[in-house]
Amino acid sequence: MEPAWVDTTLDLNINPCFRTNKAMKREFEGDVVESAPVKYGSGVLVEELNRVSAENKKLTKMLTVLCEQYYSLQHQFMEFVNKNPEIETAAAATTSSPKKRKAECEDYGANMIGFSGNTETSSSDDGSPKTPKDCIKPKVSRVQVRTNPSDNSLIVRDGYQWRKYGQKVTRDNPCPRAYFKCSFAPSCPVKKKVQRSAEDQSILVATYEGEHNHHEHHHSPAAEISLSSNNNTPSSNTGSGPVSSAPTKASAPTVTLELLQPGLGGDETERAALQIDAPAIQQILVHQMAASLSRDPNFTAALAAAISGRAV
DNA sequence: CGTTTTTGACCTGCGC
DNA sequence: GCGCAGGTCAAAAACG
Repeated sequence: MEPAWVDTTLDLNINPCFRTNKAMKREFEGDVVESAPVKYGSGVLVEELNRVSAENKKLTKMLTVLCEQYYSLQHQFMEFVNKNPEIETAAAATTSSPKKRKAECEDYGANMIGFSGNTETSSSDDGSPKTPKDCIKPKVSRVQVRTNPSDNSLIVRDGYQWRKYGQKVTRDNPCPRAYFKCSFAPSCPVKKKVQRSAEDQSILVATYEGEHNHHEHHHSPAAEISLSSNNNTPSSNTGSGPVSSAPTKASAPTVTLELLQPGLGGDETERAALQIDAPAIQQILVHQMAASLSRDPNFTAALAAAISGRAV
């Protein structure tokens, strides 16, 4: 028995990195109606539609702010790197063992590419010790997910369907690394590598390569990645969060997110903290916003009903 | 029976 | 050129 009222409120909790949006968030939360089951009525639905539209506008604003701040930070970082070119090489040196291979080059290069707004101009144009063209690869992002230590699976729920095609034990980590391809679209070039952190085996490190050429599908119990808000969970992972000790590249900015996995545990929503490289945030935001809207069939049905009701 | 996972073999690129 | 290590393939097994 489902309530007749369609809950169209979005559980976005967006606010990981911009603290200036408290007012906006308050306004946003103020709009959330404690819904009670009521009968459908065209007026109610129209009102609901208006409310959702307003919500959508606010979300757009929030996204715009986020993007502006992202580009601002990006700009600052690039300036900083340009002024201190040694940082670039130092960062690479601190994160790679003497015999790091192409993968590390990809990671670092991709982070830089991603951080420069996905422009194909490599991080260092001239006089780079490495040949930039060798490091230009599809967009790479890294996600760290804290999981139950007793859970041995190398599964990172991110809303997409993956097919495992290989597993390998790497030299610098006793835990095996699993290789996944996107199985939703055969032509989808995205690959994912998942490996437990050598230092903290409760942390899964997922490396995504490439971008999906299709929309997120909604069949699997996708994890709902939502950006943690400042006041949502008082003891959330800020500062001394569970993954703060996770190794991150010195020059690769990371933002702590929370991964909601409603399908796990069952009793209470498990919150697995994750760190995600900044270049992936924008894409994830867009995906999650769209997914949140389209995931609920009740919402789409009610929306269609409201529109048709208005048209008639 | 179709799909997914496992796993050993093979391929490829890099450092020496 | 050789060896090593990461990445991929593909047949068999497992699973629903």
